[in-house]
Amino acid sequence: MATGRTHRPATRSRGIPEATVARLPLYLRALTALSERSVPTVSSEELATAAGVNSAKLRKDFSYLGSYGTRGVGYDVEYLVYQISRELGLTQDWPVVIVGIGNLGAALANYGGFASRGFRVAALIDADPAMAGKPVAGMPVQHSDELERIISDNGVSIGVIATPAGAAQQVCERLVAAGVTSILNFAPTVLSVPDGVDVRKVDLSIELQILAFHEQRKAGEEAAAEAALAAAAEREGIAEAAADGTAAHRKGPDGDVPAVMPA
Amino acid sequence: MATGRTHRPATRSRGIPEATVARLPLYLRALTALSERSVPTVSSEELATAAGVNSAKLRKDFSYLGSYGTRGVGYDVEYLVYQISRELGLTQDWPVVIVGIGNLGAALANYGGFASRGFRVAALIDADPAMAGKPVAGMPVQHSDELERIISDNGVSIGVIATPAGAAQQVCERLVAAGVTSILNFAPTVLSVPDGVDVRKVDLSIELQILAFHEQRKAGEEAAAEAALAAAAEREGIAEAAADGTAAHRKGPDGDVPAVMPA
DNA sequence: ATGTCTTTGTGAACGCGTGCACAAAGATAG
DNA sequence: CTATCTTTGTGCACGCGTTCACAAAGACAT
Repeated sequence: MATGRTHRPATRSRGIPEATVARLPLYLRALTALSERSVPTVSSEELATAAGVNSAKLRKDFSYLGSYGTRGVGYDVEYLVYQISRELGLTQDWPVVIVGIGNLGAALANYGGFASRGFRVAALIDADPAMAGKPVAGMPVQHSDELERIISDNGVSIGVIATPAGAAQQVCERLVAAGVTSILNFAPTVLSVPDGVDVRKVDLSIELQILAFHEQRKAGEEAAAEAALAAAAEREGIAEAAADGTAAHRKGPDGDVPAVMPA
Repeated sequence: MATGRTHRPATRSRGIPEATVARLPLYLRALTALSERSVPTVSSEELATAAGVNSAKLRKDFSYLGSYGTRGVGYDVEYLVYQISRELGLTQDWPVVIVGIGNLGAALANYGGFASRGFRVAALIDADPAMAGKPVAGMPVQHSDELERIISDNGVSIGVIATPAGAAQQVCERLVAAGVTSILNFAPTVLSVPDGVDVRKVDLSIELQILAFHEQRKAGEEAAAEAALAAAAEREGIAEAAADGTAAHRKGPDGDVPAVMPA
């Protein structure tokens, strides 16, 4: 999921595996919810279910951060919130710019999840002069001519690209040249960036396509199951049929059409 | 990245690894671009760079689909587009509902990438009665009372949840009960679903937090490098200083502030 | 037909991530 | 203080995914 050829070889950043880093925000969210309910401690089991992972995995993840639990009791919620926040770098303020204020960019600007965790939208930038000055999420949109100045004035190191695909690479280059070293890309393009710049990609249509694949497979399996049933029904009297799963494949009255999908 | 406890144990769907499936849409996009430029064939090398992956990986991925290339020449673009589309199930029409027409839902409804590939937005659904009838992306928003009817009338099997976190689980349950078996979740919650239902999650703030982690680490490394340099400069004359990296930690005029991060 | 050159397809090795299962650690009760 | 019970932290094994490196396959020239 990460990016198009970014992320150093096999990033084990400082002993913390990439897969673990990707789960820390999940734990943090679950912990924050517990904290708001004033729950003092949680067991790995409870927290794991709340975060939607397996408890062994959670414990191993935490073991990379240090030993913050108490055996026989569990983890101190507040303390863990602090440790994870610090590890993720959320105890400091991250100014962020959003480039491309179309439907998606506006949605992002309004998204509460950003501001809630150390992220501050420093500016909204769009190439359309007609957008300039328009307020979006209580903040005036600025023209992309200002991009370099905004980034340097605010010390922005994280940029969000929500432009059309055609503009993304160019915007990316300007961001990087101006000093941005982390990019969250919503445009459906592979960005190429110099070493040292991180890119993460969020692609809506890709996610849907993956779902479609599984959906299709489910439909196919159903059909296969039905076919297997039919074949089984038809087979009575033929005792020496192969007992293993291959029976489902070489099924049917004639031919060897695989039940799953036409080749 | 996938979901909150969905996806069967280690889904090797029909010999096609999950990781490969996740890349197919990438290849498809690159191939479509080539197709539009009427390029007849591509080598694995060219296509790999276009898709932002390594060519060996690409070839192995394609090998799971069958042998669609010609040695010494490469892959036929059109043929490959067709094969991948078919494998992903994009040759058929997938009606989709979007639930929760806030900023994000509207952005999704307007997102061209959906319609372009077999996906058809069958309905926009929102719980707010004031939204009902309002046109978004040229389509009237319908009230959530209609949810079950819409799904069954249109044979919808894929649902997109773009509601606030609090409503997501309930919406999810209604979708599943009505027959939806694949869900794309944009709400920042762990959805729990029965077996046989696929959930994929897209979480904007999580991606940002992962970036923040790497950003912080970069800053830390820079600081460490500077500290090491400073230490080296300061060390001239003191020949017996420890030669290993620990020098960077016990640095500075006084105190022992670790250069990387306060423990 | 033969040889050369290009590019695919894949066997094999390696490394990361996951999950099991258990020993160590601490709480708690008697 | 001892015993018991809970829950963490982790060694270990296994499987998936990635990458290398090369043989097989075909195109193309002669």
